[in-house]
Amino acid sequence: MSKTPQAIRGTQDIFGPDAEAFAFVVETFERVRKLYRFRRVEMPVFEKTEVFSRAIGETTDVVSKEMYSFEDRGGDSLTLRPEFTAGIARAYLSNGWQQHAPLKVATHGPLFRYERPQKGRYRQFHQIDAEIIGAVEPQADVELLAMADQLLKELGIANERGGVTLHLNTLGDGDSREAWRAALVEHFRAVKHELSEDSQERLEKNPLRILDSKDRRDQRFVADAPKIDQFLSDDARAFFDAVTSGLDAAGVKWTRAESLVRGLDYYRHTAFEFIPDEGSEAAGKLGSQSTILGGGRYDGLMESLGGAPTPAVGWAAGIERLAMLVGDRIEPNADVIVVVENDDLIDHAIAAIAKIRAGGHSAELMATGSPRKRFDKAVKAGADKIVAFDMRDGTEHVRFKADDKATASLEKLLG
RNA sequence: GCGAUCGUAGCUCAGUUGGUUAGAGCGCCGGUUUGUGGUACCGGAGGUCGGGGGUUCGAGACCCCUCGAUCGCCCCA
Repeated sequence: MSKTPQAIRGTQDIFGPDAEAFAFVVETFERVRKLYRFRRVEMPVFEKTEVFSRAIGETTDVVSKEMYSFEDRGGDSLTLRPEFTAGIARAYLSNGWQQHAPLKVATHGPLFRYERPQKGRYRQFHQIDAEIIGAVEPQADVELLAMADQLLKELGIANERGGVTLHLNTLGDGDSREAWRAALVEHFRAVKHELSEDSQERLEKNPLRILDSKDRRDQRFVADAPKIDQFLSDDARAFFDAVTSGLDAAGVKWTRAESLVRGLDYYRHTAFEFIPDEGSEAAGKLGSQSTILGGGRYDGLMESLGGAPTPAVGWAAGIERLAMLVGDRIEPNADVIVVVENDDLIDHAIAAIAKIRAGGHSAELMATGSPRKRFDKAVKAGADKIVAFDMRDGTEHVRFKADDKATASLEKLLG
């Protein structure tokens, strides 16, 4: 044990039904993203550290204590991407993708965050991601959310009766958000010493987060805390109303979550999370990592990277979490298994399986172990069709286990 | 980063208050049986009991450290 290397903490080797579930999530995402005409993009896995620190915010937990940062041989500080949005924004600016605005893009791949591993939480994890860049209209938010909603339905995680619900909030525009934030600080500062230790710290760094604290001591003061609605400008309110009426028109069910905030600094206006319903099977499977898809509008992000003000909205979802919810997917059986019951006929079998595969059928060769047990192994493996090569009375004997029609077509294929 | 539980063959687990050569089922390999079939029986390989140190005449069982997993907190997807 001490001699063989172990996998890095928080990384995983995915195999079998888990790998099938993972692939199912990605394939479904690819299909749905095309339905909504999102274009595929690929991003580097690492960027200059400043891409993330400037975009996400120095004080956020992600930047301040969860990034895999290192100096390369040229002395530059680089970071393994902890999320997609910052890198996509950087690509948008450095490649002049403004010419394609409004631009709908989608991607998926590994992300890295130095966190304590837990169920549904890994140090290398994978997300699917969708963004609409350069669209000020609330219709962009609606389209993006409609895609998320359809994806979850096609994965079988959500259905018409529920299972997963869209929790929706608005953080208002920059000014609304700042005014709300100031009011919250004032509200909570008055009772600072009655708050949890965590929240006393959050008061200075990230007061919005106090709102979704799970600590009872905090929740007493959350109920009568100032609401964002009191600080919303007319424009911000009109924007949110347009989003909600658009969602209703699109048939996307949602619920208002006044205390939903997001952890990253760049969010404005729409913020949302898809969360399994309380007590549902999905909620049980996920444990405390309950958000399966989250995102929002980030109209301020491009400026933080030195670009022109550019409205944008996007979401990401954890593939591992989605895979847990779709359940084990069985690996498909081979269409045909070719059994070699006499080793003298191995080349005949190889010739046959080559023809079968060239004909577009998946096929497995069963030619190891005790010859007498190979047929049983093929039956056990669960193939629809079996072709067995054996010697009978000194001559080659080919047997088919399949219905008449399949046998006929196999015989034709093998000539 | 904090707290709790756990870690025995490829997999699922058993191993009594610490006491002789560490077990079972499944899987794998081989043999016999059956012979249009997922049968039955027999045999075999495979473990320095996550790793390191300690207590003891003696440790898989107790103590310490370490690594990892799981469950909360935190954070987030």
